[in-house]
Amino acid sequence: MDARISSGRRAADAIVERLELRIVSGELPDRTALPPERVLMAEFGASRTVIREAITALSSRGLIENRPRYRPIVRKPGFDAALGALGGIVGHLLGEAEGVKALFDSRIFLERALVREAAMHARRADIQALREALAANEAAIPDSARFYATDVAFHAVLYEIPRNPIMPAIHRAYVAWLAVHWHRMLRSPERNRVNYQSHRTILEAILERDPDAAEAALASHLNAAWEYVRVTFEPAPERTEAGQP
Amino acid sequence: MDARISSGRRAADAIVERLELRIVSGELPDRTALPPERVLMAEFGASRTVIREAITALSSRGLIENRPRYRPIVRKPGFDAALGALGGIVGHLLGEAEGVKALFDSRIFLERALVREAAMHARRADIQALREALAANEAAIPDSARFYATDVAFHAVLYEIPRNPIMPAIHRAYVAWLAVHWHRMLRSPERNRVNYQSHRTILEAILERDPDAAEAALASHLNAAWEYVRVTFEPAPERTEAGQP
DNA sequence: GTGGGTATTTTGATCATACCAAAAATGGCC
DNA sequence: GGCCATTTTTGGTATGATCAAAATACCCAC
Repeated sequence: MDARISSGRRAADAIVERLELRIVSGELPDRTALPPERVLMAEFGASRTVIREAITALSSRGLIENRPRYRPIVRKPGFDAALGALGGIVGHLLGEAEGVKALFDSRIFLERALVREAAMHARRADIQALREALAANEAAIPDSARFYATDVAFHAVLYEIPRNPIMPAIHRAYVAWLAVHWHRMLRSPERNRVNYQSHRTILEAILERDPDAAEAALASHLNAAWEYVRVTFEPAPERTEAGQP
Repeated sequence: MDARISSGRRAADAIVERLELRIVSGELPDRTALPPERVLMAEFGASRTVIREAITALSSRGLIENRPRYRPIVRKPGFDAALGALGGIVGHLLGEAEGVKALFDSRIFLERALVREAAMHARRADIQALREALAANEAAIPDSARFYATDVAFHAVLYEIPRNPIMPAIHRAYVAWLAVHWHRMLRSPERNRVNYQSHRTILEAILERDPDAAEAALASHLNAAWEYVRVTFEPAPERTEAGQP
């Protein structure tokens, strides 16, 4: 009478699969509540143990939003949800210097390509958005918190230009990863002004349709930024070489 | 005697947190097996229900690898694990044409940047690896399955060149996403030959240290490839406009 | 004693049942 | 019709049992 799976596959996996199907097929539309566990139990002929395991699995895969005491809600995820889930995992890497460095480098690498793209293919609306973002950026120089927001917004425009929904999602993910440590980052109006000037240089290169100059300006900008990010991930003062001489 | 959490937090969450700490702190070193459920049960004063829930949660977050009947193994995740988890989610987007297009476009975008990088900064060893990959690619032209493997390998070299561990992980993720549909993709020795020629053109541009030519060649190559990928994601013939005139 | 095969123990997977508390549904009151 | 008390539903957790596969201990032959 046992319906146990004796192969290398959990019983919950089969249920996950079937529920997945119902979600992507639209049988369980977005934002609707999942049937109660006891119903699913009868429906799939499994114990609540298995049903619950399947639900948590779906939840961790982003197909279901499962607040503690509430009915699980079907969520057809977008790229944001996907990258959000990724963020939780990558977060663990952020404790290790190498991981952060790799992450930040990947950002530099991507944004270098983005500014090239911008220099070559930015449309009138993109240019306009960049101009506005830069203006907001300048206006916020005295206020570091606001500057940070406008800084993020400026870069966000770059991610919009390729018109690929994945790009903004990636940007949001980067921002989310780094935001955790923002409060530990050094910041000051002087520093803000430097960053503003970098943004300005980048935009000028884009306006001149000079991808190489734009790429170089951005690389310089982000490599400088890295110095300020890096320190926040170096908790213990390993070497006091230039400490108090 | 009940240790039930009555707030908006599951009991499992606390355990997840504590186990997380043990993992990142190194108390539970990488690759070691987790203690048996019954031990953890006693240790945390929770029922197996909760322990198991915590374990599956850790597992879905990539901190633990748990094959069906084996002891869960601690895994300080790398970027591969992260992107692997992401893959499961993104997979759902692959059913929708827009999602696939966006994904493929992002790949083109990234690889364009990669070949530029290669043209500018490829080292002797990278060049050698590319040459070898190309040779293997040519040799495999008659055998489509083998050709596919060498095709992937050729592109993989490009992802190695920036020396950023995230890049190869991204590549593997792309490959995994697309591999699911490989059996539906059209393939033939003629097609293989065309692809081989594309690879050859790309490598030549890299050898000449000409990033623009390399980028153009790669874009052309992948845009052509997209045509072959696209059809596999268009199940129903929605419009027969150019069907049988 | 060592390799290989077998018996035993451990342990993960699943089921069944029960209870509690919070959420949701119900119904009656103003 | 809207608001509040009551009942029902439902998710969270606990306990105990069973089974099969994995891990381990054991044994035997060479």
